[in-house]
Amino acid sequence: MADQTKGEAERPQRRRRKMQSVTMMDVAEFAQVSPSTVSLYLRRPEAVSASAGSTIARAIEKLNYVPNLVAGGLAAASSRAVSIIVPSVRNAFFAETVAAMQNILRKEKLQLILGHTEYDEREEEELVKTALSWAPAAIVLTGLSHSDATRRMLQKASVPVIEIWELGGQQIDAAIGFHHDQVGAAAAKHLIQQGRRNLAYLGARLHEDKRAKQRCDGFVETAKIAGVTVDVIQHPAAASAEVGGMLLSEALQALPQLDGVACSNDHVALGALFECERSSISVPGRLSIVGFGDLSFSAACNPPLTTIRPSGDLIGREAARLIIEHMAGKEPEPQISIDTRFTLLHRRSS
Amino acid sequence: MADQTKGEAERPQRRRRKMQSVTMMDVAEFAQVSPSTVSLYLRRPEAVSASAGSTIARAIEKLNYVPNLVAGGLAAASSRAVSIIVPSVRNAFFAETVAAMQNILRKEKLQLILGHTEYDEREEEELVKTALSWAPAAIVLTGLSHSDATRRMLQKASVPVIEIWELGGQQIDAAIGFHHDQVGAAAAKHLIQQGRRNLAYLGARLHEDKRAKQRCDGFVETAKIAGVTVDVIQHPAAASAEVGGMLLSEALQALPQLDGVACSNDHVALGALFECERSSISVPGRLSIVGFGDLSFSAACNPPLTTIRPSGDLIGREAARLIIEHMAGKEPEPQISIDTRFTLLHRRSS
DNA sequence: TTTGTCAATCGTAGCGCTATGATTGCAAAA
DNA sequence: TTTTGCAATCATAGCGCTACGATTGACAAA
Repeated sequence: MADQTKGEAERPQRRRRKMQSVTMMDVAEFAQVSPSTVSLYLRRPEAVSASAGSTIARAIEKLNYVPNLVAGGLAAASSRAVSIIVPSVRNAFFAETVAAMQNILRKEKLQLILGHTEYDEREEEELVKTALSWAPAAIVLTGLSHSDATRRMLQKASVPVIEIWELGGQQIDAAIGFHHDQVGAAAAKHLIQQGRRNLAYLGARLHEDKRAKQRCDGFVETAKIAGVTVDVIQHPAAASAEVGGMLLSEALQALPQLDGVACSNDHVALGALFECERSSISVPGRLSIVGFGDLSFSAACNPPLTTIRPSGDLIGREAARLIIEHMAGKEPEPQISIDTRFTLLHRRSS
Repeated sequence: MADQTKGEAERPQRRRRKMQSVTMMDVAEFAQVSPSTVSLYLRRPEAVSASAGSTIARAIEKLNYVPNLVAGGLAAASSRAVSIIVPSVRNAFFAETVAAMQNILRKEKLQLILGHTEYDEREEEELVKTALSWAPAAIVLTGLSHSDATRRMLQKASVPVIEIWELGGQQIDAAIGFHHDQVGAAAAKHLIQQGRRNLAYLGARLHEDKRAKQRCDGFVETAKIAGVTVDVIQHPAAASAEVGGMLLSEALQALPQLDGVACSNDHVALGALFECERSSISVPGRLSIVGFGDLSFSAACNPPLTTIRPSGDLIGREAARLIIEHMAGKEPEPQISIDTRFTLLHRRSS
C-alpha cells in the first residue's frame, strides 16, 4: 500500500533537458562579462570595446564555442536562413543560381534551405509553408506564377520574397530575371537575319515549364510578324539530348523545307546536332541551330553551338545582394524588378 | 539613426518582442485543450484520442496555424533539418544526390540545408561548424577526407554523420558510395577487353577532386598489371567538354599509338568525342572512349558514349533512408557502409 | 562642484515549443 | 468496496539566445 504522498516532502530536484556543451553563458563567465555583451560582440563587434572584444574572442576560442543559431533565431524572430525553392537543382540553370547565391550568402553566415517543386504548384505551396515555419530571413521562389494560397501565405508573412528567373508577370515583392519571350524573339530574329525562312521551335515539357513556353511563344510570334514559316514541335518529357534528337527528326520529316530551329535549351540543341550528324545534314549549311543556356559543352560542340546565355549566376548574385541589403536594414523599394538580360552568342551552328 | 522621441508620457508598458500571428497556444485555446495536447497531436497523432485529434485538426485548419520549427528545434534540442555539404551543386553528380534526398526527406517534413565546399577543406570546416549550430537531425558530407578539426567537431557533436560518394577510407559514422578505384579498374579492363593496348586517362582537376584521382589511379594500376601502355594526361581546370577536347588533342600528340581513353567524366568524354570528329578520328575504329557519369547526353551522342554510371540518386535515397530510420529511433549499426556500386554501360564509343 | 552626454555594459523577460513527470478518469482486477 | 492499470491529458520548466531598457563611469560643459 502506498501512502498519499502529495505535497508533504519537497522534492526540489527538477527535471532537466538537453545540453549544448558550451553556451554563451559559459563564454561570458570565462570572459568575465555578461552574456549580453557576448551576444552583442557576436552580432556587432564594433559596439563593444576593443579590450572586451578580444577577451571574448579569446574565451570563444578557448572554449570552442559554437553559437546556437536555433536559439538565436527564436529570440530574434528571424533566423539566419534563406529559403530557396526551385523546380529542381538537377536543372543546370537553377543549380547555377543556387550555387552563386550560396557562395555569397555563406560569407554572411546565412544558410540556404533548399526545396524542390518538381514543377508542381501544390508542392510549392507545401514547401512555402514549411519554409515559413523556419522564419527565414528571406524566401526565394522560381518564377512568377504560384497558387493563390501560396501568394496569400507569403503576403501575410512579413518575409521578403524574391522571385527569380522570370520577369513580366505579377510579382509579389522583388523579381530578378529576364523576359523569356524576348529570348524567343531574339532567337527568331537571329535565324531570320541568317537568311532562314522555314523555322521551327523544338520544345520539351512546354506544358509544365512555363518559361520554356514563353520562349517558344516569343519565337513564334516574332517569326510570324516577320512573315516566315514557323512551327512548334514538342515533347512532354523533360529537355534532354535524346528528346532533341527525336524532335529534330520529327521536324525534318514534317517540314522538309526546314532551315532553322531554336531549342528549349542546349541539351535539346545538342541532341539536334547529333541527329544532324547521323543524318548527314550540314550545320549550318542546310540547317541553323540555336540553343538556350550556354551549358558547359555548348562552346565545345562541333560546330560550336549558337545559344542564348541567361546568366543564372547573376540572378543568384543579385538575389543574395538584395537579401543582404535587406538584413542590413536597408528598406528596398517595393516591387523592385531587376532585368538581368541575356546574351546571344553567335557561334558556328547558325 | 532614428529620432529620440521619448520621455514625456510614462508608459508602464513593458517591452515586447516579435509575434507569430498564430501560436500553438491559440490553437489549444480554440480547441479547448492544453498546449501539450496540441504538441503531442502534432508529433504523435496516434497518442491523442480521436475526438481530441479531430478537434485540434479543425482548430489548426480554422486558424491557419503554421508551427514554428525554430522554437520546436530549440526545445527538442534537434531541428528537423538535415545539413548536406557537397563540393558544388553545379556538379550534376551531387545535384542528383541532393535532389534524390530532398524528394524523400520532404515527405518527412525534413528540410535540407545546403553548403558548398568548392573542394576546399577549410571551407568545409567552416560549413560544418555552421551546420552544427543548427542542431541538425543529421549531417551529410561528401567524401571521406576532412580536416582534423572537422573530424573532431563532428565526433564531439552527437549528430549522425553520413559520408557519401566514397568508400574505402576512414569513415566517421555511416558511409554510402562506391570504390572509385574500382571504377577506374573497370574502365581499364573494358578497354583491354576491347583489344586496346595503348591507354590514357584524361583527367581534370585531379589535384582537388580526390575521387577523380582515385579513378585515375585505379585505371593506371589495372592497366599496368595487365601489361598495357598507360599514361595520364591532365588539366587543372574543372571537367568540361572544352578541357576534354584539349586533353585528347594533347594525348594524341604525345601518344601517337593511343587507342583507348578513359575520362574524368562524361563532359570530358564528350569533348574528346568532338575532338575526334574535328580530327577525323574514327570512334571506336581507331580510338575507344569511356566516360564516367552517364550524364543526360551520354546515350544520345554520336556514337553513344560508353560510360560508367554511379547511381548518384541511389546514394541520396539510401542517405535519406538512414536519416529517417535514425529519427524513428532505430539505432543504426555503427560504421555501416553501403556500397551502391556502379554499372559499365557498353555503348558504341568503345 | 553639479549636471549632462555618451559609450559601454548589464539584467532580464520572453521567443514558441517540447519533454518530463504528474494527474485524471475509467474499466478491470482484487 | 478498494485497488490497480492504463490511456489521455495537463502543468510547467526550461532550450540558448536576443533585444529592450536600465545602469555605470568617464569626461565635458555649466
